[in-house]
Amino acid sequence: MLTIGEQIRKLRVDQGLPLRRLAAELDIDQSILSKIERGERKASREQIIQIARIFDVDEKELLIHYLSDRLLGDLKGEEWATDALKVAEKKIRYMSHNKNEE
Amino acid sequence: MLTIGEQIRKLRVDQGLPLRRLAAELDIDQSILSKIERGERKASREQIIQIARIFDVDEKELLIHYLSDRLLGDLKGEEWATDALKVAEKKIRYMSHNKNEE
DNA sequence: TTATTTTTTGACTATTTTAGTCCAAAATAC
DNA sequence: GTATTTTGGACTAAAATAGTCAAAAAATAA
Repeated sequence: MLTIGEQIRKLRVDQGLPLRRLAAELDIDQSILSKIERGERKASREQIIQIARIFDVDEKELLIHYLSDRLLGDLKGEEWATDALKVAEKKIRYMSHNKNEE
Repeated sequence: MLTIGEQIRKLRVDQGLPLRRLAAELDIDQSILSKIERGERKASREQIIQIARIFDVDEKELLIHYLSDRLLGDLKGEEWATDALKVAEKKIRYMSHNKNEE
């Protein structure tokens, strides 16, 4: 089970692409990309989309991986993280059910 | 189904307590509390805990309500919000399973 | 081994977000 | 219609975020 950063690194290394080159494509400094891959910084939503394009992987899958990692980051250290996730799901279900009502 | 802000307002109004008084207890300006109750600002974790104490409601329940609302806020507008929540749950299960391994 | 390339680290800066104050206007209650 | 309560908005301070740059460290190739 890889983090989104590890996943990005894997995609990059599997292509034998140096940080410097991918960073250039993303128009950021290589040091930032290094930090993103090691989870020391967060990628932006847009960067994830660019990465999906560059490596021709499914954008939806990568975004879900990215978003779920961010959720976990927000819940880090929270005793009731699992409960909060379950309640969030319940709320989202409830909301989509009542989509068109006030 | 109330938002955390609406829930706070309900607790307060049910006691006939004015914004000004609760705000004073929380040591913030009344206008901020007004905004928190209407979802225009976010409460801090600490404020939620204080509110649970002040109204003698279950801290765990209120925190879960608070955290889940924040998760939903982070996912607002995301097409794959539900998927991201599910994947986050899966990851958290996986992580707690492998708690003691590297 | 030495030279080269790649990656990591850290000091620094700029921008954005967040949390707040303060006070006046609007709404509500009496 | 006056009191009180609530809301809105202009403003400020502090914290989080995202980045540059350059040099050290690590890995790779000759």
